[in-house]
Amino acid sequence: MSQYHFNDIEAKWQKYWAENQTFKASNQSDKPKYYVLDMFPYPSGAGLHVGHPLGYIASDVYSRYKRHKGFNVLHPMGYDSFGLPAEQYAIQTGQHPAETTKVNIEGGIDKSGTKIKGYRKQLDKIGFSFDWSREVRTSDPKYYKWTQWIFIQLFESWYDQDADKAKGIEDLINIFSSEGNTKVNAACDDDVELFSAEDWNAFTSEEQQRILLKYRLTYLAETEVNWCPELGTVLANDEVVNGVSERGGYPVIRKKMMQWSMRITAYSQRLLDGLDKIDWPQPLKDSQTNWIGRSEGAMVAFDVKADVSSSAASHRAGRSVEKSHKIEVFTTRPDTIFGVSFMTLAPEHDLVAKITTEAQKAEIQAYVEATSRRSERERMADVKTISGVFTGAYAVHPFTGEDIPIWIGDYVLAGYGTGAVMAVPCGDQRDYDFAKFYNLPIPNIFDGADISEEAFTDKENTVIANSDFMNGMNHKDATRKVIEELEKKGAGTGKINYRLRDAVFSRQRYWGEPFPVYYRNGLPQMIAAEHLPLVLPEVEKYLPTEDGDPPLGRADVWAWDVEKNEVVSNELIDNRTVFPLELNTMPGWAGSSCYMFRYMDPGNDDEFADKAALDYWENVDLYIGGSEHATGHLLYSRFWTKFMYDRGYFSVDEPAKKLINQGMILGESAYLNVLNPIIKYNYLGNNCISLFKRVDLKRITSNDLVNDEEIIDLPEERDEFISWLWNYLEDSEEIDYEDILLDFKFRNHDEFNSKNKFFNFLKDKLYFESNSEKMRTNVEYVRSNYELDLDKFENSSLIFKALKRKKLVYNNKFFVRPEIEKMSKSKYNVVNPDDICYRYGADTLRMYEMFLGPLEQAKPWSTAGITGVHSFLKKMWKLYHTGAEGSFKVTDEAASKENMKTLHKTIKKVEEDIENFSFNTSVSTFMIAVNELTAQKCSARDVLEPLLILISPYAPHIAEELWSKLGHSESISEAAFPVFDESYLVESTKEYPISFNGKMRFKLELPLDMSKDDIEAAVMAHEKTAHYLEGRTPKKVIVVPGKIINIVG
RNA sequence: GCAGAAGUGGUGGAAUUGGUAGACACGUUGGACUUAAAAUCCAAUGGGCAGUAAUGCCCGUGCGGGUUCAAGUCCCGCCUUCUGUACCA
Repeated sequence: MSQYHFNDIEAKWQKYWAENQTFKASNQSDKPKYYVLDMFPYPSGAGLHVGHPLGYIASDVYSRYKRHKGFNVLHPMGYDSFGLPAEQYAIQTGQHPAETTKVNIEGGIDKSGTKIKGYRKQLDKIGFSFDWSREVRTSDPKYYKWTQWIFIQLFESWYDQDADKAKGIEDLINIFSSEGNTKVNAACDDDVELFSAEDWNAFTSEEQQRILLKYRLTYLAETEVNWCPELGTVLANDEVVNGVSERGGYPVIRKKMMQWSMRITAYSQRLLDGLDKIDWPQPLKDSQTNWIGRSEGAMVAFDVKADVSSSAASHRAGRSVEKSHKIEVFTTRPDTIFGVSFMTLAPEHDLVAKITTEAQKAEIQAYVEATSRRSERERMADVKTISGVFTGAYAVHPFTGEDIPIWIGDYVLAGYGTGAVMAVPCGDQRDYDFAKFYNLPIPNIFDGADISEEAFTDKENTVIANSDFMNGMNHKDATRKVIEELEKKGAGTGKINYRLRDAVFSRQRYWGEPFPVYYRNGLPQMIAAEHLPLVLPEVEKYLPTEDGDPPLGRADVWAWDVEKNEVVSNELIDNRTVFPLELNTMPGWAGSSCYMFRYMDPGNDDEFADKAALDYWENVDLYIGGSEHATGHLLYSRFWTKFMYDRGYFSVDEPAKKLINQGMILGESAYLNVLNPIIKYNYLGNNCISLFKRVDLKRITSNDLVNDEEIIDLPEERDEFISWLWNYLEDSEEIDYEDILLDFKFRNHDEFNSKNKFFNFLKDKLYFESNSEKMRTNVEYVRSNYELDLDKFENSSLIFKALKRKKLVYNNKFFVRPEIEKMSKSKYNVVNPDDICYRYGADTLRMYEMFLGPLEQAKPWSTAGITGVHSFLKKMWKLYHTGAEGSFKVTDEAASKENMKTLHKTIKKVEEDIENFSFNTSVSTFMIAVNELTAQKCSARDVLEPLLILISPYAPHIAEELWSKLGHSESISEAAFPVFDESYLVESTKEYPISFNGKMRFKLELPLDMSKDDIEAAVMAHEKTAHYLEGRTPKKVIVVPGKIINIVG
């Protein structure tokens, strides 16, 4: 009797695959290539739960399918192992993050004594077809050597906007020395000044370096950053959510700091354009598009009117009062420029202090201060309150020459555009509201628009009026015309603005890539690539220094000797040959931005990857991962890939052709009712409340038994209580803290003379009142029918032990209430894949995760449902073991027509499903196939052999086992996918559904080659037709051959 | 507010081009086997009404309309939920 011993079978084949390196991909092959990638995980100590492998299983099914289809498949895995949790753990325990990381990946016992199974072992149990020979870890110096190398390439590059690509910095130096920078159209800082070739050549080397820093694709600059004091680090925009840190939820403030930045803005347009060429989910593309935030419009400069009374600031600066200021604004509606009736600056705008008149100074200052005190979060939350202050200054309208009052208001953001707007109240709702609130004029410059209630914002139906040269024009023409006029006057120009900001690249942390940078006279210098990696130094503590330097400031050996080309002790710093090294480290996304390319040649120590390997694998064909990386990893990765393409390292400019976001698997939390009974005392109509904490009455209740605010009766507890109270009163002399006790003590009732009387007296005056609260319990103590396993529950922890349970249940059974939530350790609802593998097997886990629902959809996990898939695999095992006493039996007899029909139906459906990533439906298809073949008592090799190949991507272990029982000595993984043959499905008859007025009434089997007329005749002749017509004559008979017949009448 | 996705039995979900709504599972109920339990197997299972029964009829894909011989699917207008994003000038 051969039974399905999945644990043995799975261990056997996992060992086989590892020993034979079955899934090792070669960089040379005659087969077409296919690259399937999962987003590599951060190896956390908590280990995997069943939600994590979902995407890995899907990509594994697809990889195995592609191998069967004859592709050379690259399917690697690694770890994004730099990160905050290891660092915070290091701060708490002193354990080096490298050790924590190693244990989390490879398993072991960590410093606190906790046994960690390790990511790798957990992954191996699920039977993935990863090529582990290509594993990468971002925190491995052999790997981050190349992250540092890419950083240097970015430093040594600038962006030529005319050629629309990144070029080497030496090109730029050549241009500067031969013709200056006047003709250079580069992505650079806003504050570059023009110089000629002579100027350039006359500059000192330091001055030249400072200028070049404004052009490099990664540059050092004082930037306003998101500073999180609690975490002691800056955060990228995408790491800040609603004004607090994404991780931990700590407040984030704006602060100016010297930081490395990445000039991602140079790639704004290409990052947008590239989206059209890649097959990524629309929501993800939309969020990248929004994040980049392209808007077309114009820059307009308004002169500030020189005022006689003038500003105090200018006086103090000793400048001439005539010196005029300009306010630059960005607008998407330059066509509405004649509707400008005021301007608004952000309170933080540089000009505010300079232009404010003496009279308005106090009010403006108060407002600016009030705004700066409000956190970013408050400002964002409060969008309805309108506030602002007049500066007293006026700007001059570039066309009409009219005076325009300049206000400040916090609805204008310092961080977007120029931090100033030209307010057109008739055409913008925010300007309109502001104008209404402060009684500013609202001139109407639209033909036929009603602006009595709200602004007219409809671009498409705009006809401009009261606007001089634009009168009668539509939005498009007027915009073109006004830009032309502005340019003529030198007052403005057309401009495309992006919301995307340059990405801050410095973090004040320990556990990240060190920058390959040292400082000479405060100017950053790159360490030559041949001396990389620059390895993280040892520090005593992983905290910032007392001076506020990052943790690397604690390293004693952290200086660069330019002669020896090695890291030396800080004591040797002389700023001649030994210089201080950079103290910041790189952010989390540094290591993940190009890792998909490093997999192509991960062992290469001489270059990032061999050119031939890069050319062969191109980029990822299928990338599977979570949508939470939309504006982080996936944007940065596209940026770096485009850069590497520009510089000739990569042959493609996108990291992944197709991307799928797998939906989250949600957990099913188990909630208990906890009843909190309070004993109350009713005497002479007064409710005296007494809460005796010494008597713990808290108890759990079965979910189906007690609801909120239930009043309960607990006679036994009540008696117990009275007895306790009696003893208490007897024993204690001094009772001065409980009113009710005083009441008893001094009343000296007859009832208090004996315990018996006391009992009778109190009995009907005491009652219980309760409130109930929800409490989560660990799903590990819950059976599949939602019944609580009381033994496990009570032995689990002290909190649970303290909850008494007697009498509040029927039949001593508790039921929990399930609730769907995100699966997480803190919610006690995690289900461990190891447990599932142990109980049901990896094949069951894999199939069940696919069976749960569409890959991209969020869906709840329910362990109860897994038995369906498990018994399917057992049934399949039986299908191959129909011999005597359940022995293996497959015959070489010819398969029946029925058998072949089932097989080919299954081939067709499964192939279509996999190609469409509809894995859930192919699992049902397998179930149907096995059910049918079992009913047909099929044991033909011609059917059962191809069936194994079909199912092998989903359930590879059982497939390998049965494949070897069929007599094969090679692994099933390379077996050719069965070819669908239509001829097996051709039918001669069809069971037509016969409908009357669209309602299906009965079925009729008719030959498929029957003509329409014959079909109609056959249907009309049928006895049931007459019955359903009830004597009526049909108006029309619709016959769709091969599909349906509908009789109307 | 804006953008995107989605609303189908007790539950997860099928129905890919408009053509038999509820595939495949879970759960539930009944039965077989068993000392018993587990496992396994068999049967029933959208709701309602009528009938001993075979069966028949009605209602059913968030709501209200529409197009069509035929609508879960297409069109118009709503409602709800989820996700992302937001004084973006």
